[in-house]
Amino acid sequence: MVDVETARGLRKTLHDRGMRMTPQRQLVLDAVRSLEHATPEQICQRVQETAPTVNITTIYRTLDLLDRLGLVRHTHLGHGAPSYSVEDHRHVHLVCHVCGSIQEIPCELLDPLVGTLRERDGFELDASHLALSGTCRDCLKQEQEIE
Amino acid sequence: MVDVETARGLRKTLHDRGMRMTPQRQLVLDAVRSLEHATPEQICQRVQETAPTVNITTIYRTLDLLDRLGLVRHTHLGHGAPSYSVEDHRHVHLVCHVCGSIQEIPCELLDPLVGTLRERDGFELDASHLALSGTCRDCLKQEQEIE
DNA sequence: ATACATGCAAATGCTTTGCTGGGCT
DNA sequence: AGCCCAGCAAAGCATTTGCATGTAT
Repeated sequence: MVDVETARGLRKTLHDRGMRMTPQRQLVLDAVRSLEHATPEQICQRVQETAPTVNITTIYRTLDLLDRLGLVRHTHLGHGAPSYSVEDHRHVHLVCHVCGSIQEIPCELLDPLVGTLRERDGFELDASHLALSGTCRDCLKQEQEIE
Repeated sequence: MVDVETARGLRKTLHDRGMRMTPQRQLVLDAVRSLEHATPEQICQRVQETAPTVNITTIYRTLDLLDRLGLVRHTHLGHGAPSYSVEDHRHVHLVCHVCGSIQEIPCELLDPLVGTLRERDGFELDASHLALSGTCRDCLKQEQEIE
């Protein structure tokens, strides 16, 4: 599934900065789009289904590039590798630091905070792939039982 | 600087779970307390000033333990190693995903969100060591200049 | 005696770097 | 020509695991 709009946008953005659109970059972006929350490793596998010779180094370099351009975002959910998604897949994760469980909530809940930070600090919070750490309902219950 | 209160509390908590209080654990907790935002590596160095034979493996295992007990928290600021602090050192980080810069803001700004999540999801958000990702003022300006 | 803790070395996982050659502009 | 880009191999850093030893209950 190739998103023509994004592809054009990317091509232009790259060109404006003296960079080039390449098949590899297209494939990485497509992979991130279709996978949602994929690690670099998983993205590499997907890309290699189409172009088996693409190296994981290229995946890393491209993800880094796309991230800086704002086309994809990465989030550190649990411990291991970060998780990449396209910018318009919007939601917030609640990560429990006790059991590691993850639940998603709508990112509209952060709208007030986004406004506050924009005014206060000139900081444009990216609420689309946030990982919020805390204690989930179940672990809270367990803690109380031990006390 | 040994915090006697925390030390006693830790001893009891550990004992309740069939674990033991050891010099190593005490030293790690003290190091995290005094350093604020230290990587496991830095914590290890501090601990080794007192007890040179303590292995970094023990640092990792102890940090993991203290984290699960809620006595310390770790945050993934930029890319590298996570940063550990004691639970009561409260503030929120704004991490710019473009340039990597980090600024701190008071965590009271998150109080409304904490309340929302508590009611909505039974999730106890730990606002004390949050890393919020977005674009900082300077990088926003640069983006606009390119367009 | 048993279960928990630590040290050490090796393994693992994830990511970056240096270098080379190929392709655009 | 000069710059951008991808592939490959190697290095790098952070963290985990296995195992033997030590220590408290």
